[in-house]
Amino acid sequence: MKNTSLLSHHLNFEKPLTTVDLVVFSLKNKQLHVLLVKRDNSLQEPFPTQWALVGGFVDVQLDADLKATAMRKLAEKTGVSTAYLEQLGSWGNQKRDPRGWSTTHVYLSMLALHDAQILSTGGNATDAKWFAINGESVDCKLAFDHQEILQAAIERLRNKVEYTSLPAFLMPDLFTLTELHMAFEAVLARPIDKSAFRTRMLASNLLQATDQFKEAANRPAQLYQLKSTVEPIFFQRTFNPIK
Amino acid sequence: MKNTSLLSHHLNFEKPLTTVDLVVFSLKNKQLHVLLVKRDNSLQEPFPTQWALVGGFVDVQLDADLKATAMRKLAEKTGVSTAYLEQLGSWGNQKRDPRGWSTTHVYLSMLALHDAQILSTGGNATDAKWFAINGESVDCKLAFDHQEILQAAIERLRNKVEYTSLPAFLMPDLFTLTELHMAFEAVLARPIDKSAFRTRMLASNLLQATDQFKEAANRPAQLYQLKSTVEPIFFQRTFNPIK
DNA sequence: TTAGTTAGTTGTTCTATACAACTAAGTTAA
DNA sequence: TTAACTTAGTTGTATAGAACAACTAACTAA
Repeated sequence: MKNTSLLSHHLNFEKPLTTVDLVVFSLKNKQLHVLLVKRDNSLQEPFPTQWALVGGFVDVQLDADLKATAMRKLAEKTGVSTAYLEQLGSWGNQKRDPRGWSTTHVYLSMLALHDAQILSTGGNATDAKWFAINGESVDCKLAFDHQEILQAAIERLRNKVEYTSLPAFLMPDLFTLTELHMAFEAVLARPIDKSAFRTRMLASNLLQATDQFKEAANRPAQLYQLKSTVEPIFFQRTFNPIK
Repeated sequence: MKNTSLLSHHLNFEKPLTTVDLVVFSLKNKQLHVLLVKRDNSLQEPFPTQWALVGGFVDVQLDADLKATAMRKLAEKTGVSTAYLEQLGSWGNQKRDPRGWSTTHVYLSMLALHDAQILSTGGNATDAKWFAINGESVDCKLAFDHQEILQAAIERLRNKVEYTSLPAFLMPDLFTLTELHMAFEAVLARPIDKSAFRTRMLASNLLQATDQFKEAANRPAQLYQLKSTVEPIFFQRTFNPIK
C-alpha cells in the first residue's frame, strides 16, 4: 500500500493485521457443537494442520465492512448466507500471530445444522468439522488464541441464554417445544424446569404455532416456527436463582 | 511498512487503519455525560474542529494490546489510569474514514467525575468536554461514525443497567444509597421504585456499609463503598416489566 | 416547637419461577 | 383388545422479588 499524499503523511505507521473470525455454533445429536477448520499444511502459514475458528483477512477490495467479511467467510465454509450473527468482541495484540501485531473481529453465529453443508474449499483450510463443546471448550488444541476466544464465546452464549431466546436460532424451520427445550439445556449444560420453560416460551412473542404435529411412537407434539428469525427475544428474568 | 520475506508474501494485502475509541461516561449534575474531544483544526486531519470520541491509532511499538491503547488514550485525556472498561464492539468499513478502509475497536468506560481532571494535551485534540446525554445521544454533531457508536454505547449501557450494577462505577469512593439510586435513574432515564432498589442493592454483594454518614439539613444518610471496584454484579431480574 | 426535607421501612398485591405430581395421546406388543 | 410404554402437555402449591403506596425516622432551620 502506497500513500504518500500530504493528507496521509501520518498514516505511515505500521498497521496491525486485520482479520475476522467466527464462532459458529450448531446442534448435533442434541449437543452443542462449534465449527472448526483445519489450517493449511504448509510452513508458509502459522499453525499448520491445527484446528482454528472460521475466519480470514479482511479484503479491502472485496468487503464493504466487517460483517461482509464475516458473511463471506461463513458462506465459504458452510454455504449458509443467512444465519444469526452478533459481534462477540475483538482481540488484538503483539503476540497472537507470529506474523506481527494482529487484530481479529470476532462474530458469534448460530445456525441449524440442517442448513449447513460444510464445504471444503481447499483454500486456507483443507477441512472443516463440527466439534462437540465439552464443558468450557472443545477437546482439541486450537491455533492462535482461538481457545481463549472460543471460551469467551461459550461464556457469552450461556450468559445470554439465561435471559434471551438465542437457542431458537439453532432450530430448523419447524420444531417442537420439547426440541427447543433440549436446545436450551444443551447450551446451558443444565436442566431447565419443563413447566417454567413452556410458560416462558408461550408467553413470549417468539413462537408461532402451526397446525402440524410431529408424529412418533407416542403422543404427537405440536410443531412451532419462529415469528422472527432475525432478533432474539429478551426475558425479564433468568431461569434459576444463583444458589 | 516493508515485509518481503517469503513467509509473509501473502501479507502484502492492503491493511485497514486500526484505531481504538472510548465512550467515557460519567455523572455531572445528576445527569449522564459523555467525554468528547475537539478535533485538530487542520486540513491535514479529517473532520477538523468537530467533536469526537476519545481515541486514536494503535501504536504497534507502544501498545502491547488493544486494551493498552484504550488505557493510554483514557489516561491522556482524563488522567485516570484505572476505570471500569469493557469492550463495546468494533466498527469497520470502507467509508467511515476518508483516509481509507478503517476499523475501530470501541471500549465503554465509566468513572467518577471527581477522578477525572480533563487534560488538554494539545495533541490530536485541542479541547475536551463533558456533554450531557439527551435521549439517545448528545446535542452535537460528531466526527466519523461516532454518533452511531455513541448511540450503540448508550443502548448497551441502558440494557445492561437493567440487570447489572454498572452505575456503581460512576460513584465516588463513598456514596449514599440515594445517590446510587439517582445514578441508576440518570442512566436509565426513568424512575425506579425506591423500595425495590434498596432491597436489590442490599441483598447483593455489591456494597459495604461504612460507619460514616452524610450530614445534611435532614436525616443523615449512611455512606457505602463498593466491595469490588472491578467487576459489576449481575441480578436475576430486570426492574420493570415491559408494559 | 413546628415545618420541612430526605432517609429508610412496611405491607399488600402481583407475577414468574421452582418443584412435583398429574393427565393426555399416541405406538407397540402380548 | 388391551395393557405397557413413552413422550406431550397441564395443574397446583410454594416462593422470591418487584410494583405500588403509605408509612415512620432523623435531622436542620426558623
